[in-house]
Amino acid sequence: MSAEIRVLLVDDDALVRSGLRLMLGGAPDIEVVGEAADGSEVLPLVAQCAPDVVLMDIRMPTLDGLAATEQLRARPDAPEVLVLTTFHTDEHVLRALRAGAAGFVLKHTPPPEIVAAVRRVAAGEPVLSPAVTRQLMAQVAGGGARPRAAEAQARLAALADREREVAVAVGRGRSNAEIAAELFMSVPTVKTNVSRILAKLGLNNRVQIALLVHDAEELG
Amino acid sequence: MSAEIRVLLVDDDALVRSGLRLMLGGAPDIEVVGEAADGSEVLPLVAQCAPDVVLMDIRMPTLDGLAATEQLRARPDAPEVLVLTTFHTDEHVLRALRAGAAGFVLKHTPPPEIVAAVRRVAAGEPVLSPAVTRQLMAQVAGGGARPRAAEAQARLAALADREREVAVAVGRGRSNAEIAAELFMSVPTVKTNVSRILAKLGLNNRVQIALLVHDAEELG
DNA sequence: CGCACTCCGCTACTTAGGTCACCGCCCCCG
DNA sequence: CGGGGGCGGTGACCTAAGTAGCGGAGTGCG
Repeated sequence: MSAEIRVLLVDDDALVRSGLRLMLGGAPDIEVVGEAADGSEVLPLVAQCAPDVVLMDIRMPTLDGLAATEQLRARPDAPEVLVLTTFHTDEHVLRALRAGAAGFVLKHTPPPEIVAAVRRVAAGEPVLSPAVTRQLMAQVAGGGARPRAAEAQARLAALADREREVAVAVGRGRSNAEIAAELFMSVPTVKTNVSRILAKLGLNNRVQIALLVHDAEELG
Repeated sequence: MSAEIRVLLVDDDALVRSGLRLMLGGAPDIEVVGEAADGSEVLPLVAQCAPDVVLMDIRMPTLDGLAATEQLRARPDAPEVLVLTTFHTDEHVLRALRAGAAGFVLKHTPPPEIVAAVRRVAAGEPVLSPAVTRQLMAQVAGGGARPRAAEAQARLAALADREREVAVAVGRGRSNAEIAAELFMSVPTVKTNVSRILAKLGLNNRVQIALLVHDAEELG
């Protein structure tokens, strides 16, 4: 934990880069080991400079920061990526996190906090600006999927073993004939099972079974 | 922004409460205006003390902190809730955020940060412990639903307007007759539409349409 | 033992789903 | 202007899905 934190700056604006360089230069434990003005330069530069943290802008000419992050994080022992940008649409945030960014900080954040963010990311901690945190919270809170999923699982639990197998197959979009083959029973038997499932769950047709199964499987 | 921050402590452990009281008492801008040992005491106490922030434990005897938060946040101009707990399963975190908690902080957090968290929550900022942030990030990033959803939407875009309407109805589990009624067309027409959809999307039966539509709708 | 019950399977029948062939419409392009 | 080509609609036809009813195997219980 005593070595310096090696940082690579990626931003198409030279002014922003020099500003960051200044801001980070003030910290004795941080060293800026390189700069890139476009996402396409990132991969080679990372190989060359071996940074611990990449400070990544999103909006850049040929290859944007999100794509660059995706490429970067796809390879083994990649450095941590701290996205630093002005834009934070849901799209951007989600893609960044999905790509494996360790943090997402807005540019208008006061300098000392940006420095702190770099340190935290280097230490393996996640860092999000409050506005981004709020988005994330809204995202998971809003996605009312969970209660549905839980309830769906509960309802499916009421089925007999064989019935559940059939239900799952229906949920995969299989026809009765396919299910019969898969589960080694006759087509008529599949039908009876489907009927029983419908009755037990109070549904009208196999599509509703499929949707229910699908819900139940959402995030197991 | 100059008034004191009025805080209500909710924790079944008297020791924890006195610890928090001590910790928050040190801050000149914070005043502890009440304590509760169980979720069931929260609502009346809030009415009485009018706190700005409720520091809420989860695990409590009769009514747990999550349920209490749900009740509390359901009413108008409720105070902000900062969940302060040792446990942070996905379940807990999600329920808390869904219930409208403004923050989720772990008890092993160093005291100064807890104090800071109270201030931020009072100011309307969200606050999450790093571990919780990480969970949230994993949640949204991991929910590999997105690529599927995006692709599903793309495929659905290939359909004509009327066809898409039918597809959506199929996705709701409707029968052809129901769809006909809803969309003011004859049953045969619904069927042709379904057929056309199947052909365009390369599917075999309506269940698969339903699943595709369902996927496409996942987090719009 | 005999009873009730649930699970699992089958047959025989009805209804909903899906395919085909065809039509009118509108718009765009040669 | 005249003919594709996508779109929206219909009816006849066939196959798959769903219903009703029955029987046997296993379980649990008085």
